[in-house]
Amino acid sequence: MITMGDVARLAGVSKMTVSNVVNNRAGVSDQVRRRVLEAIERSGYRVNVSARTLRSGRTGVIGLAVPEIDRPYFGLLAAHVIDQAGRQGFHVAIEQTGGAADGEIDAIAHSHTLQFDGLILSAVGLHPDTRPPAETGYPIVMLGEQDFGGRFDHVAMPNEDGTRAATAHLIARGCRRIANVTGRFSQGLNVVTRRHHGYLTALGEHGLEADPALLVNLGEMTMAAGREAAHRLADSGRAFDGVVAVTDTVAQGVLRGLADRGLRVPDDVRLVGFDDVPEAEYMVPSLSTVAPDHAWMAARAVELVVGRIQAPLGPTDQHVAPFELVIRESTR
Amino acid sequence: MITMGDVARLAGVSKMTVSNVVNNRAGVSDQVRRRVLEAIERSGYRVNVSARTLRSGRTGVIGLAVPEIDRPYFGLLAAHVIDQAGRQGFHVAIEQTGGAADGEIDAIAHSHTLQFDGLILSAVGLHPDTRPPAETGYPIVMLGEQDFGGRFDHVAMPNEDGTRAATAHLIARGCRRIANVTGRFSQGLNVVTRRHHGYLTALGEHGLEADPALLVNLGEMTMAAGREAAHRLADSGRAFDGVVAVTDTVAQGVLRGLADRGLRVPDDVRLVGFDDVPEAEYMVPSLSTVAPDHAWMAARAVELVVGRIQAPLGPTDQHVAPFELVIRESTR
DNA sequence: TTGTAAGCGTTATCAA
DNA sequence: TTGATAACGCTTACAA
Repeated sequence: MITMGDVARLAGVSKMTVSNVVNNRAGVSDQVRRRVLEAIERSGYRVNVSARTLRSGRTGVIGLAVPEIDRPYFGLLAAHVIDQAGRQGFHVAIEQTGGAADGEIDAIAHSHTLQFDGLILSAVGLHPDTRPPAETGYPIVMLGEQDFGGRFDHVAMPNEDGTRAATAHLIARGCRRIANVTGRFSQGLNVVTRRHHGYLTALGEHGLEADPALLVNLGEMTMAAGREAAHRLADSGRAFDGVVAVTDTVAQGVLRGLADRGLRVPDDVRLVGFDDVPEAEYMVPSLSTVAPDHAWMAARAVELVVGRIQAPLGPTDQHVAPFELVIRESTR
Repeated sequence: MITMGDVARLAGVSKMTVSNVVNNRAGVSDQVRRRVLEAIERSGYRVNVSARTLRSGRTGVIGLAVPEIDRPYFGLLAAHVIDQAGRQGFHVAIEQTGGAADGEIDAIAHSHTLQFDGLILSAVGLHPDTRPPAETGYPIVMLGEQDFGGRFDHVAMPNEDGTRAATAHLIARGCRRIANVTGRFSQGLNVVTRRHHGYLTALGEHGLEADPALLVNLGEMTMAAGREAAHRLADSGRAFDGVVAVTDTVAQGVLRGLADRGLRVPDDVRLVGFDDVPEAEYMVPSLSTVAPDHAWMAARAVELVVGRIQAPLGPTDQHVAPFELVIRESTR
């Protein structure tokens, strides 16, 4: 392994000068800088990140904890976060939490071990009252879903407004018996309750009553669960002409489940999702959905962690992503 | 920050004994071990990975370089790799290469900086003649696609056999004019040429001729490109009753493109993909596809890197993943 | 503008 | 079975 000492000897300077060149610090004459750069080139030297980290206390790595990286939405998110972090000179290590509170707490504890400089946590299972482990020593930014009442920096989804707009759109299209396929209600405000609330608000604003028979609470927010929800709705005998799904992934399952029962979208039932995953545009029929600005969210989250890494203190920041309602075939 | 020294003082032993306990090394009396563990618990001590790495030369991190983490197939792959690596006590850092040779070479060079213990590279753009940078100093395992003629450890897809089976299945279903929607042919053996070859082999084995008008070479293997391919086929006026798509992602685009032109699957055209991404089962109609054993591949790849990390030398290993042909609605 | 010295937290080595 | 000592490669603080 080639060290700074080797380069220093080769260039005929001290280790410190090499360090200054490597880190682009001022106060090195052009001539010496050139000589050092040449020695680096010639020797194929690369800094030893561990040594730098040990000494400086910074790793240059941001952790990103997501439930499962193979769900389209989190893949999308990760891609954006990796891009944005790269722009700021950080690398990203991904943790899979499994969406359980356990895994998410592990991620917080683990990042300690891994010595991230900061953690972006896309929490879904964590209880809203959770407090950050007192001595984490690095900033945590919450991304997307769960709301922790201002105790963390937070980049939130437009959960309520988005679902409200989606529901209002179904109503404008003539739907009157609109189902809501969503997750399990747990205490506190979270993605599920907020989106459900947006649905209720829209119904209320248009003088419609929510029929409890048209509410499906899923244990998991997966395609498989969405499919079953559609089966349950179709088999219940209750009339329905619209479905508001809590996520695009669930919506894809619903779409499939409706097809299983011979219900046509949008002729018999109109369907709207949430997230605008890349697949939405390619489903048959293509899926209308709430499209939060994912790049914006990732940029904001990275900006927040990086900001905190540089200046840890100060009041927490709360952002809500802008969104657009994308209208496709499923609500034509 | 709490260090080993702190724990040592707390437990009334030396740093070295703490180190031995932390690393589960033999030769520590039960009594002392218990005392140290308790001190660790009480103080909330966590090892400093940078210091350990600096001293031991190992980072405990495996790099995974994929084109884009938001494509379903790579998300699936990453999830498996993260799982498997975790089982062996490694963490995974994901690099996005963008599928360009540049990015892939960057990933190799970068992992140097990042000090991975090893790299799993899912290369698609890299030229088959590429040699590993001579002084990488850590093992590289190729996963999935490109073939490098035995110069790297390699876990390959059943590209040729899988596509051959898929094509034979279409023929058995009565298809006679089968299109192949695939990527751009570049020199050497790669995922595209191998899969195309499997298609040709199956046609030949059943006495069918390949019609060049039914071959579509896509610049990108995306949903958007698949959709356009379907448009081109439908608009060409050439009859076709089956499509072999190079990946499920492309197949999803084809499915969408056929729907755009009012062609029904499987009634007018039968369609088969490759990969068995989670979405395949939920498409409308659900997609028949070649299902390589992804968990097996990830396990093998991790096993290979970890093996090389422990014993760097010896002849390279070549594996081909087992597969299954999953028959769904798109070829009923 | 450049160099020297010390030490970050861990583990390998060897001695007790 | 346990402990003292010396690195690992780098950067902070300060001296020249």
